Parts: sequence; structure tokens; C-alpha cells
Amino acid sequence: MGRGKIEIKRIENANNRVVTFSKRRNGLVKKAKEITVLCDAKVALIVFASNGKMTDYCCPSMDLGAMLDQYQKLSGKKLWDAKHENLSNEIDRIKKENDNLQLELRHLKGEDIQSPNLKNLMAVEHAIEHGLDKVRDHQMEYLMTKRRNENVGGGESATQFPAATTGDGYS
Amino acid sequence: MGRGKIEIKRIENANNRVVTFSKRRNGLVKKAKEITVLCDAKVALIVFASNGKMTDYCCPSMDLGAMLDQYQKLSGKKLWDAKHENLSNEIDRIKKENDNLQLELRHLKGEDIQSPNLKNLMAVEHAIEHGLDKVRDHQMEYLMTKRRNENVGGGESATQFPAATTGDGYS
DNA sequence: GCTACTATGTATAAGTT
DNA sequence: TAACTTATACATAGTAG
Repeated sequence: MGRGKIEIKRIENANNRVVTFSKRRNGLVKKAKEITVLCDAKVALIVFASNGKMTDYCCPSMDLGAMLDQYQKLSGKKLWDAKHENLSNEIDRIKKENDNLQLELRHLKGEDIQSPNLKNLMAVEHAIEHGLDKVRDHQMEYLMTKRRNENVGGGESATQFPAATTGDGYS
Repeated sequence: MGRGKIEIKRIENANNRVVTFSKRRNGLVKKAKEITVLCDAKVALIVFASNGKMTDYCCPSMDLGAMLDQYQKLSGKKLWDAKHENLSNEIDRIKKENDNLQLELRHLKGEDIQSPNLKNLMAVEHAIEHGLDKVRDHQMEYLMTKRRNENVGGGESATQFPAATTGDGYS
């Protein structure tokens, strides 16, 4: 255009290339603004010069993030959704696990037993009893260790806790 | 331009606006392609018509995702990073909650009792006993309901379960 | 929506300062 | 280097199909 027709291929002269870039980039932004105003259009434009410098334009009525959300919806192409999908999936997975844990916990506490039948209730009961046994084992171990240590340290009197074999004396 | 100069303001005639949009959008994309080729530039362009239809162009040498990464770096503006951060935070939060639930559950099962002292052990024991009581209450209720229903339906014989007031007969 | 026409306004390539 | 000039090519408004 201008003083001579040019082919649309890379401008070899570096100086001309830079000058032309500058002019055309300004022209492009101007046109983008014009179509925005004239036609109620939404436009986003990002231009990188070969030296890395960036110019951008985004219509005032929608921010770039919203434009790109829309772009993803309409084009079906993923920009950040791919990354987000992974994270979202993990959230769902963990939440589900969380729910299951909550439910199990509530059952062990005797709460929220929605569909009681004898088999389930007895299974829960056995689970709880098993836990109770184990906790009492821990108590035993603790007490015996404590008494042993006291006997080593002083030995003058028995503790107030009776000697007991693991698993009885509490139920 | 063309048959008359126009002001850069919204074209009120809807038909003209649509026609002009179409022409200018094509012109914009053409210019974007030209500057890409002529000047080694990287260009991304997204245009939404007022009817929601989208047109986009991205230079062949860099995909839109890469352009936007670069945009975020150079502009300092967040596009998806913000969302990303939110999701990551939520994952952390849920995982923590999850860990707490797991621990509580293991304690109720008598497992993973790391720092046993009598006070903690007895607290756990009481929690478990409380749960056990409640489960046994459920069992009672179930059995009594069942027997009541059987008596209404036939009434010829007692069930094999003894009548019991809530809270005894099991421990 | 799109193509075609065409008069006219703009953008811009190359030259100049 | 960039700003200015200007001839020319291009884009496009209005219109019709």
C-alpha cells in the first residue's frame, strides 16, 4: 500500500519491518476499537513484536478473562480448563472420601444410622467393640509400663491400679 | 469510508451494523494475518459479535495458551492463575479436614494412638462407649418395633428376642 | 448471513526531514 | 531514531441481489 504494492511475505529489511510493524499494529488496534464501538462487538487483541514487546487491547465491556471463558465454551478448546479440571476432579474425589469418612465416623458414634437393620447394627456394634478392646489394651499397656517404671524408680508401694492381663477387668 | 464518512459511534440501523460488523471483522482478521507474516509478529484476536457468535485468529507460530501465558508474565495480570490458586487452597483445606477425620476414626478404632496418656485414652474410651450405647439403643428400638409389628400381624407367639428396656441386656 | 458494485475515505510504503 | 509527507493501494459504506 502507499507508494508501492507489497507482497504479503516477511519483510526482509529489518528497519522496514520494524517500522511497518509499528504502523500496522497501531492500525490494527484502531480498527479493533472502531469495530467495538460501531458494531457493539467484543474484541480482544494481543500482539507480540518479534522483539517480545507486547501490545494488547480489550473492549471495555468485557474483561479478557470473561472473553476467554466464553472462547472456551464456544470453541470447545481448553486453555486453562485442562489444568482446572484436574484440580476439580481431585476436589470431588477428596470430598467424596471425606463424606464417607464422616459417615463412618457418625456410625461409630451411633449417629445418623439411616437404614437400620439388625445385621448392620451388629456389624457396627462389633466394630465399636473391637475399637473399645484396642483402646483398653492401650490403657493396660500404659498402666503396666507406668507401674514397671515406678517400681524401678522407687518400688516402695503398688500403684492404685490392679495388675491385670490384657483384655479384661473393664467390661 | 466508502460512500460517505462515518462517525465512530454505534451504528443505529441494525442491518447496517451487522453488515459493517461482518466486513470489518474480516478486515481485522486479514490485517492480523498480514502483520503476522510481514513483521514476524505474534497475534491473537478474538471477536464476539453482538449476537454472541465468535471469530478468532491466532498466529500459527504460537498457540493461544502460550500467548496468554506470555501475556500474564508481561502484563502481571492474572487470568487463570487466580482461579488456580483458589482451587489449590480448597484442596489443601479439604485434605486437612480429611486427615483430621481419618485420625479421629482411627482413634475410635483403637488404632494409631501415638501419644497415649491415661486421660486421652479414657476420653477415647468414653467416646466409644457412648457410641456403643447409641448403637445398642438403635438395636433395641429395631427389635421392639419388629416385635410390635409381628404381634399386630399374627400375635400367635413371642419372638426369640427378650423384651428389654433400652440400655441393658447387652453389656 | 454472503457477494457484488463502486465512490470514497483510510491506511500505509517509501521517501524526506 | 522518529516524525512528517504523499502517492497509492486498500478497506469499506451504502446499496442491491
